[in-house]
Amino acid sequence: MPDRRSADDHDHATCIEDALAEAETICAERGARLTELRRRVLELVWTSHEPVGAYDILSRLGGDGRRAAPPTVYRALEFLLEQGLVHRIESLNAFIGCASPKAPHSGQFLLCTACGTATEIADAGIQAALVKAAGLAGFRPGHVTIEVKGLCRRCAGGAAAEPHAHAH
Amino acid sequence: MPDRRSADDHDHATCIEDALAEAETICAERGARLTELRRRVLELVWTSHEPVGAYDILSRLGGDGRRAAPPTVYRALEFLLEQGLVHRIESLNAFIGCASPKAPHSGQFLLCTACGTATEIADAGIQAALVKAAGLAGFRPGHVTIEVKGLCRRCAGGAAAEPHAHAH
DNA sequence: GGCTGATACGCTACAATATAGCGATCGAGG
DNA sequence: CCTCGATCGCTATATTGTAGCGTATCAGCC
Repeated sequence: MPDRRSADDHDHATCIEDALAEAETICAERGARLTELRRRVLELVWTSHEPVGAYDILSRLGGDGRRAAPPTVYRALEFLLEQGLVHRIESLNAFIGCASPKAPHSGQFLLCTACGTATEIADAGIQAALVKAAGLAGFRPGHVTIEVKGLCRRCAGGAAAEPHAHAH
Repeated sequence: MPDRRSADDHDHATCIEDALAEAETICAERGARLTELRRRVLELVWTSHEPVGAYDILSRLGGDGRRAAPPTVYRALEFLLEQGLVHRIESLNAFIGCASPKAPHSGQFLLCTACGTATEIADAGIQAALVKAAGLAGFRPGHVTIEVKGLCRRCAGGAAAEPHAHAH
């Protein structure tokens, strides 16, 4: 599978198209109704690789003919969350498209405080350490929130790797 | 050191007293001003081992003679966060006393969805896995948010350990 | 003691995020 | 066509968080 959602240099139009197409497939398989509204909200969430606030989505929805109010957006987001098509970033009160929606999961996010980009990772080591630690405490884990604020490779400059232009 | 903040059966009055005494010590060492208001807010945060909302604190502040408004509470909380005396639980928009405030750190929390109790852990394995994963992505980590929702030992029943009454 | 500058606080107003509830509409299946 | 449940539009309101400004308080200094 191409690394279409790496948040590095890429053709973002294709990135969005792929995400929407995958969402269509997944919903069709599950018998879930990806309505026009929900599809439009998902598209708006995928506008960039930065988490998007519900009210940002709301204001952009106003553009087309249909009217919109907060519940409209929140209900669509609730559906997308249930289907695992988007994640909620708790520390930002915002939403972002899921990088691999086929298998539902709790996301792990690297949030750059300089450029705002969110990168989803799925590190088995973190997951294993967390499950082990929870087990030691007799805790039965459900949804896990992991959000790391810091500087991404390009915003951190040459500290961790060669710098290169931000072309997103 | 006694495990005074284990969120298990314990004398919570002592628990609060210890937390306040430690806060006094820490602030004195740092030259930070733990004013009467800030001390009172910290005490209210420590009322239980469940995360407390800012407006809950606000309403309880009204009890004594002084009047209070949202900024009063948020400013006190901001101070306490800076000093590492409390943590913010992002997924609940709430606050909880820090279990080991001497060394500032990002907390790891086990949040029971049944009884509401938050347990702070400090697992080196999780931290290490996270730093390693961030490094692989060229990401320079700053503040880390780790919050696990699930069932604590007693609320999970006999699944992970012998059940016993909730006496907190 | 009295001055002074910085910090902390009280307060009003408002911004940002999220939900309750109700009626209208749509769509699949009989 | 009809019915029933899911979806949506809409108003109102709840919850969480900040801006900004004037006053009070405190530590350090003369």
